[in-house]
This record gives sequence, structure tokens and C-alpha cells, in this order.
Amino acid sequence: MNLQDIEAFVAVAETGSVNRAAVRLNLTQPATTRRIQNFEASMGDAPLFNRAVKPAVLTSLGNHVLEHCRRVLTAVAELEASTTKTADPAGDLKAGIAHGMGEMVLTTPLDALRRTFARIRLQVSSNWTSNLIKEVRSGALDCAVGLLTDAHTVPAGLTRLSLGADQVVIVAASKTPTRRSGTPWRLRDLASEGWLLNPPGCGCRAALVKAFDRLQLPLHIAAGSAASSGSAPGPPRRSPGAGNDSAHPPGDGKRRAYAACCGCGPT
DNA sequence: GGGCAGATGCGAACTGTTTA
DNA sequence: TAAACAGTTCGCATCTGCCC
Repeated sequence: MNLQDIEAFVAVAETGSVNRAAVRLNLTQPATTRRIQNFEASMGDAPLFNRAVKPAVLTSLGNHVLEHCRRVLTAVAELEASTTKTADPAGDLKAGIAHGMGEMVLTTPLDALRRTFARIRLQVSSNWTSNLIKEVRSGALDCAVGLLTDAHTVPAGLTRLSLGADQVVIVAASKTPTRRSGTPWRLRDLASEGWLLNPPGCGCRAALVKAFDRLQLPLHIAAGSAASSGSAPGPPRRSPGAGNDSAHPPGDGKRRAYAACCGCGPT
């Protein structure tokens, strides 16, 4: 019996899946399976999981052992903390960055983090914010920097820290009448426009719909931009034709508005 | 019957021990 | 001290069996 086997057992029990446990442990599924097998063998081949069902579930003995294992891991963590209390944080830090935030996060803040905590090994990946939240929840990531709108929810158990606010820029065709200098645009002014939005599920889209609903204004959707692979919406097209959907080809004289969004992902 | 999660076979890499 | 060997752990590829 060793600590790694115990960690694997607890990970499988807590995630309910060997695959998810493997992600949390930074191992492959076969390696995780073998750790569980080793652990069961060290317990005298005691059946800790009922494998007759899929996914496997803990047996009553497994539940009993799980409580002991958690106490063991807690004790080990306390022991480690007692010896490293005065030292800088060290080890692997798996961080996720929302699509579109790379330039903002991967330069100065990350350099500062590396300089401040030299013993931390950073592993950075990029994804949609909603997927990042899932990965943090599953343990695949330690933390993530994302774009959250009012339409996003952060699951219980996760800590949310606001780093700042960003503006969603609405781009309209040049033929849209201009406002007098200094007079701000209001959503009411754009209610008659046709909107080009990311597909349903996009956080910015949901927030816009919510804002229109609040004002009891109609939202005319001219077209939704094509999503990338999967259900996650892609960022706004930056091709020369961006903002021009097939329903209203360039130069047709019809006014249109465009809500830009990059990185928030499905809610 | 297909999809998916878990189990297994096999080889590679790493680590610890033994011996010259 | 260095080479040889054994044991351990891992990942890739593939198989098995459950669930929908």
C-alpha cells in the first residue's frame, strides 16, 4: 500500500470515474486502473468497487475504506504543510485561460507569477470559459481565468474572484445614423436593428437577450454566426465580410448591428 | 448493435539493489 | 564506483462488457 494508490482510490471514488480520476491525477486510464488494482490487492483483494455495474460504484467496504483514506491524506497534507509552511508555493499549477484572453494573461501577469513563485511549474491550456469551469470542477485544472457574464453561473464549491470588468463592443454598419456627439447609445435605439449573434449558449448572447427582456424590447436576430466544432460558439469572424450575413449581403442598404464575443462560451 | 468506460497485454523507461 | 539486473510504473493499443 502506498500513498499514490490511496490518492488514486480516493480520486476514483470522488469523481465516480476512472477516466476523470486519471485526469485529476495526471495519469492515463490504464495507470489509474492499475493503482486501484494494487490498492485492492494490498487490502487482501477486498472488493472496494462493484464492477458489475458501469460506472463502478463503491461497495459498503469501499465507503468504509474511503473515510480512512481521506483521513490519511488529510494527515499527510498537514504533515507537508508543517514542513513547508515558510517556503514558497511549489509544484505543478494547471491554469486555464479563456480563448481571446491570451494576450492579456499570458504576458505580464504570467511572467510576474513566475518571477514571484519560482518553484511553481505552470501548465497553461486554453478553452471556452464554460469548459474551463467544468475542468476546474473536475480537478483537471487548478484555476482558470475566464470571461463571465450575468448569464454564467459558478458551481458551488468553486471560489470566484473578480479581476475586472470588460466591455462588450457593439459594432454597427456605417449607415446606421450617428448620434449627436456626447449622447450615449441605448439598447432602445438599436431595437429595430437586425442582430448578428453567436449561437444560443453564448454567454454574451444570453446577457444581451436578458437586457432586451428587462427592457421589454424585441430582439431581431438577423443571423447567428456559425459555431466551431461542437456546441461551443466560435469567436466573431474577422474575415473582410465580418458582420455581413447571407440574409443581408454587403451593400444592400439594410442596417445591422453586431454583438462581439470571444471566449465566454456556452452558459 | 453502437458507444463508451474499464481491463489487459506488451514494451519502454526509470529506479533501486547487488556485485565485481 | 560503475555495470548488470530486477522490480516498478507508465503509456499505447486493443479487448471486454455494460448501458442505452
